[in-house]
Amino acid sequence: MPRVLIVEDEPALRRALAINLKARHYEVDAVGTGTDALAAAATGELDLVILDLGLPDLDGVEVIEGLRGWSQVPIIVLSAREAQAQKVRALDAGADDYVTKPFGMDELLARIRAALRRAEGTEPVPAVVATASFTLDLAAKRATRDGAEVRLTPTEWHLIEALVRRPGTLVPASQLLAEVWGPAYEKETNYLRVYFAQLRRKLEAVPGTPEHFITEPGLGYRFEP
Amino acid sequence: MPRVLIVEDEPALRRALAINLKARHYEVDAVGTGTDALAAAATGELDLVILDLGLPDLDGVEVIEGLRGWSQVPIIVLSAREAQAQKVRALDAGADDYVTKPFGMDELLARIRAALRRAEGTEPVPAVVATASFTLDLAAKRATRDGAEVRLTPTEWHLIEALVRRPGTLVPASQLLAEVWGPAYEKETNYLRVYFAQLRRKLEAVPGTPEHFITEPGLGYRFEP
DNA sequence: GCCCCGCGTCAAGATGGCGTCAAGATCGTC
DNA sequence: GACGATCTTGACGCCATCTTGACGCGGGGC
Repeated sequence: MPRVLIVEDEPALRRALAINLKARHYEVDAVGTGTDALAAAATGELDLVILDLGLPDLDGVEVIEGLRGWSQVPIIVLSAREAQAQKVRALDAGADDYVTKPFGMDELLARIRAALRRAEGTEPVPAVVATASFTLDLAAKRATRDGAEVRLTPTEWHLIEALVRRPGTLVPASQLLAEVWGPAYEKETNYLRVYFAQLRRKLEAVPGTPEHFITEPGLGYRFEP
Repeated sequence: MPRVLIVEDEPALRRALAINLKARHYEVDAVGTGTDALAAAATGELDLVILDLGLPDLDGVEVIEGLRGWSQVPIIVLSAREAQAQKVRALDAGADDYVTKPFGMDELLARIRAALRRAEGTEPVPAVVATASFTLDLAAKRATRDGAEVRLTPTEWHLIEALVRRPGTLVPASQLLAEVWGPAYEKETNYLRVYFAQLRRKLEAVPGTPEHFITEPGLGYRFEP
């Protein structure tokens, strides 16, 4: 479910927003100051920010600019002020939408859906992994070796994703098994042997001496870009 | 300069909007009915649509749905109505923003800038898709194969739109089902089997060995241009 | 030098997804 | 109210994939 950060200094409204969003199964963080908002945005993976302009510490536009310095996350601004100039400044600073208090919760939820829908199409990260002998497009599910298309099965993709997410890092066998087959399969290391053999046969230049899918005996496996 | 289509039945407001936008150096088209709006959108390359909901011929939501069937162009809705339900319907139908009359021209211009700024990154999806054996006009809902017209049912169009939006990219079966039949149908993969069989029979040169509607077993489907 | 455990390899059986077809159910139209 | 088109639902055979077991190899410990 999408993660939403609520930035609202008034406790009553903050709680009301959080409850309403949680009831729609969003994951909700809520803070009361602009400083906390920037800190929360810096640590977590956010899908949307709901930002009240009337904050005690920072001007709302500063918060927007602080976020836009490094993030494309959609921002919906709330404000009690009717001032046109305020709206224009917020929108030009990088806000996606502007809702004037008092607002209907239905409308806000609809605007949240609209903002999330727009954001979901734009995939800034192509999620492509390339090595000397093959390339992997995790998003499009395409694999090529020496320019030729290679077919991978669903389990092979799942295993590759679990491993490639941490390039150069050793991933314990139990963790791979838990992620791909489920926690109940943590001891079935023979699955890994079978599937890594298939992956090496399909992707490695010399399957006998793998250069990218490395076995660390007794520990796990490592992907070397 | 960005091309903007104004859809507004009241001549005075239509003129006022057109003059203001032209003064900001936008390229402006202006029409007074929903039918003209869809026709204008189908022919030209548009960057933004400003849509009044109170049109004489079509319901505003129908216009939004008609556009969203094949185009990702940003839509800003204007409306005199304060009704929450109206806003929610328009936004969920695919509108990007909703401005209530009376509005300040500064605010509208700021929202236009915000919508265009967002759309900047996303490349447009062509309304006409052509392959070696068939062509699809998503805007006009026309399909031809070897020059002859082919009839597609509404569900077939809906499925094609969901798939063709990401050419060459794998689209998960659950996503196609959620988009065409609704989130409750994510497990009904037999629908996809039936409808892809129909599409291949109607469009592929050799339905038995499809070249454009590719099944990735266990994952989903892929459109290959 | 021998034994044992973990890894790679292979192949056969089980499984589940896919394509196909056709019969109802439903919707829209005249 | 009847007709046609479209959508839904179920059944069936086939095949890629997954699972499972057996075997050989090699390195480390005794």
